[in-house]
Amino acid sequence: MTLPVQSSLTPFLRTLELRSRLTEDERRAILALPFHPIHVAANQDFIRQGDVATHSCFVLEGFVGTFGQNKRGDRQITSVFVKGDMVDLMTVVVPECVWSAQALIATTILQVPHSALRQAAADFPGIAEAFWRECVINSALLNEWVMNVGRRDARSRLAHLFCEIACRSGYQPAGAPFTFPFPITQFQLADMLGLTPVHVNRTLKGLRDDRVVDLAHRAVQILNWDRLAQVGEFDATYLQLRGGGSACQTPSAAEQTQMWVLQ
Amino acid sequence: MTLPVQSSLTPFLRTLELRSRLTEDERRAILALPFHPIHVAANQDFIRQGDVATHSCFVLEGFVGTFGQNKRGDRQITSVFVKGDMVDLMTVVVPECVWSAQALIATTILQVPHSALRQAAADFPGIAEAFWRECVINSALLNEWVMNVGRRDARSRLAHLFCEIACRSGYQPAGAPFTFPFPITQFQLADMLGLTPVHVNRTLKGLRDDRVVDLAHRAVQILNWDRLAQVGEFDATYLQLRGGGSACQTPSAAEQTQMWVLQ
DNA sequence: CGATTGTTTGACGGGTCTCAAACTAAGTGG
DNA sequence: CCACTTAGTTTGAGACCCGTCAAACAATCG
Repeated sequence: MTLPVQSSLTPFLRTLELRSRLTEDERRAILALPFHPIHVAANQDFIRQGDVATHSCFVLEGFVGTFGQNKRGDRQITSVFVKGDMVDLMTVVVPECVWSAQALIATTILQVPHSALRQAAADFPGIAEAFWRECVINSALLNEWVMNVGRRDARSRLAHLFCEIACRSGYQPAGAPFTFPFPITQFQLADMLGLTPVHVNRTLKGLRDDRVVDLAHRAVQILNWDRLAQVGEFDATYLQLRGGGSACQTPSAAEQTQMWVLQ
Repeated sequence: MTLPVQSSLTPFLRTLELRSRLTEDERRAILALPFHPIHVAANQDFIRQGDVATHSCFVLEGFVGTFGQNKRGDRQITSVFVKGDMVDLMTVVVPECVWSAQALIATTILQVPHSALRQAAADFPGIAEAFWRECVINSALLNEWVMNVGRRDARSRLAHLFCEIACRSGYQPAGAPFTFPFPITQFQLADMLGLTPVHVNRTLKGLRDDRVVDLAHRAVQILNWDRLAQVGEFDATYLQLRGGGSACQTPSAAEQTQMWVLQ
């Protein structure tokens, strides 16, 4: 009785295990979840505000953003999701969508039926808890997003976003400069940060001129991680990325506490 | 075997039942939770960033805000909690606090031990699900808060906040003007909205002069709900306040869908 | 009644927005 | 592989929303 070696949901399992401990049975149950893959073109909405979800969307490849709009049509992206993230696990318990989701680049989504997710959560308390925990970590990200948009200027906002994306994408900031793919336009960045594209461009120029970070050719080039983190006031604790995935931080204090709630 | 008629946790049960259906046994288990009451003075922090929580904090009376600070010391309040809310139910599954919490006015908190909350969730799937759902709804509020701070001007932000607080406090906007207690200073409002106290004051004056809303003597006076909701682009759907508590919206589509996940 | 906290108003400066246009990179079809 | 088209980036000039600093005023509390 070994785990299936290959499954498209392996990255989902890996994400869950960044923050939750699962038994062998639970791992198997995750990998055995049914799914339906779909391809979503860049700039295409695949969840619309008001939809009642019947499945959750896992990002196998690509970038996804959830957003709302004001009456002028200005868009605010409230969360971004990278490879390995489940966009809307929360719809399992609150199926009515109060935001829209869009593929920021060409993206592959695996739709996992709520019925199967519910069954897995019902059968395995550890899975229910892991799902709950993922939702809570999502809200920690939102919390930081509010901080970013509410109380930091354009330069800090950009720096903070780059730091967060680097860590969440699994890149390990070391002393040396490094590069990671980030095929996001300045328009999309503006929508994430509550700024205008023009101002994003100028601020980006400032960071480039100061040799902190550069965005070009669909990639972010971290020139000086320490200064970037300083400018963005970045502390990775809130990402809760203990475990093997990324080592942006020291092991969290929570690690020593009871992790198993539902049993 | 009837429910205890009186318990300090009755309002907690009422909040849960706004969005989740509980069995008789589950209701009893909620009311039987142990707790320890504390009084927190205005402007006093009772959770500090970095704390590892061992209990969750229920607001029996008062106002609470969670916040972060940037290096200049500017504070951003990311969520507010009113009578009947659990401030940090999420710490049951992620005990490390990534924000601080402060009483915005003199407040009575009931501390409920994580061990008891865990036991209740483990014993009753319906409770586990209700807790999970509360966390998800919290993140929906955060989502809207990002929208507010990111893509609305000062006037809209204020209007939106007043609408949200009115609905969450259980006031039922009708055609006629109405008043509800809101003992929050303009400094605190500024920290919620990502503005300065001076600008909050001027914006408040604008709304007062236009006979939309007034804030004075620790109370909000809604002069024209329709215009307020229009200015704030307010749609109460995201509050998920179906059920008896408040009727800011029509019954949600989610109401017809399966509500029981973990059984 | 005095002390403290919170509100209101003014003058000025700055960060960000708006509008507009030139420039560059990426994608397409012949 | 080259024109062509489209999408995205860069830069400039001016305006506006909001921030900053400062001081007077009002409300609350002991």
